[in-house]
Amino acid sequence: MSGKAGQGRKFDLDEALEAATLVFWDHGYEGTSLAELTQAMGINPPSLYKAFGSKEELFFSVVDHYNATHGNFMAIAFAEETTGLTLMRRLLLEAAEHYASTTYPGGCLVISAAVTVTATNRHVANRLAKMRNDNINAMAEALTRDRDAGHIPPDTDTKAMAAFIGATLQGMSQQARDGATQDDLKRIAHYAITAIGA
Amino acid sequence: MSGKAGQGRKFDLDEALEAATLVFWDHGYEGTSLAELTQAMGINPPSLYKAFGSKEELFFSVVDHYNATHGNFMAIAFAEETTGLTLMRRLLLEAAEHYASTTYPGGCLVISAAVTVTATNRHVANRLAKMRNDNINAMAEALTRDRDAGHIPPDTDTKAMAAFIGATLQGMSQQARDGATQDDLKRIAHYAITAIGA
DNA sequence: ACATACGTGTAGCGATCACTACAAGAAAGA
DNA sequence: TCTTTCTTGTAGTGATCGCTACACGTATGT
Repeated sequence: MSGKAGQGRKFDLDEALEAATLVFWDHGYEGTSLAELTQAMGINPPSLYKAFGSKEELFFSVVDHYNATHGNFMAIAFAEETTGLTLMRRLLLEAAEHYASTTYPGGCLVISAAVTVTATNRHVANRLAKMRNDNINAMAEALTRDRDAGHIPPDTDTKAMAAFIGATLQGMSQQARDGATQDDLKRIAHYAITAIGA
Repeated sequence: MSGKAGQGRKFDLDEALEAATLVFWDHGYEGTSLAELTQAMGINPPSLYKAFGSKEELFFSVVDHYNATHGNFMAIAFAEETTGLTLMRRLLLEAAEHYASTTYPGGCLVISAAVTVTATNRHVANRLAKMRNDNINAMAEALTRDRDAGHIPPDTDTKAMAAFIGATLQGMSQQARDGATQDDLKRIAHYAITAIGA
């Protein structure tokens, strides 16, 4: 009663997920067709649907995969940095390297993959927007802990400061897609770092 | 030999262009279908193609219309402000008002309408990217004039400063689409203003 | 060896995409 | 009035969209 009968999957789930990630990262959610996905993943539509459910479910599996791999520098920084200011500094500088990497699509998948969408797919864009806002809120909380600990002035608007850093990161992502180099982004990052005294 | 025979156009070009602008602004280039456009414009496909050529040509007519109307606060600020720093300050504060206006779609059409696109429409995204980069270069030139006039330190990296303001504006545009209010954006703007000493 | 269970490839589903052929209708010139 | 010239609405074009029915093949369990 332990094992299951049947043919068993013929392709590697993680490899297929990574291939789909690169396509979605480059062309966005609606800009990527199933034909493109199946070709990049090396499988046919029925295999894709069997393994991932639908284009939308595959996309959010891709988002999870992205957050756990290419985008995990964010979560690692959140876990390792002990103060809000050093966290902001590290996020900005590491984003500059990742967003303008020459071996992967430019920018951040969560920031760019579903900015404008068809009316029927608005909920997909909304879900990514919530992830962006959640990230800003997490930055604000880290800065609030700094404030409570006396590391930054007690009248600091930590929500506004986090939104400012978030805006800078989002702008860096777009400029990476627009052709900016890692050096270009680092110079932007340093302006933001100086602005908040980090 | 002066006048021309024929029926003459039955709809107003500018009204149709404005209606198309609101749809493209909201859903982006590829997220907007011809059915949506014709319904919003109150005309049928043949009239649209007769007047504007194609979906792509209509879109760039819309971009021109946008720059001449909703987005003209940028060109006006460029023309009226006498120093680079006051120009940056004005762009940031006015963008905060425009991007989070409650009577129009959020953000800036040039920034958000074609971030990720199908492979066949990459040239559309590239054209908007060039407009964004041209805008940053124009900001850099204004700041370089400031530097040459001695208003800002002689070792100022004006290109980097302009890229930083451009990134802030682009981030503000996305956060407006993500639900930020005019107040939220103004607080972001003030961080950037303080950062460059404007 | 046999039966069972699963994934896979082929081939095509209805819906929607951007776009257009065509004829009817309406205004201007003679 | 009659002809010319232009725009308009109807109705569709081929192509592509996301998705799936179904038979085949291949593996496992007994």
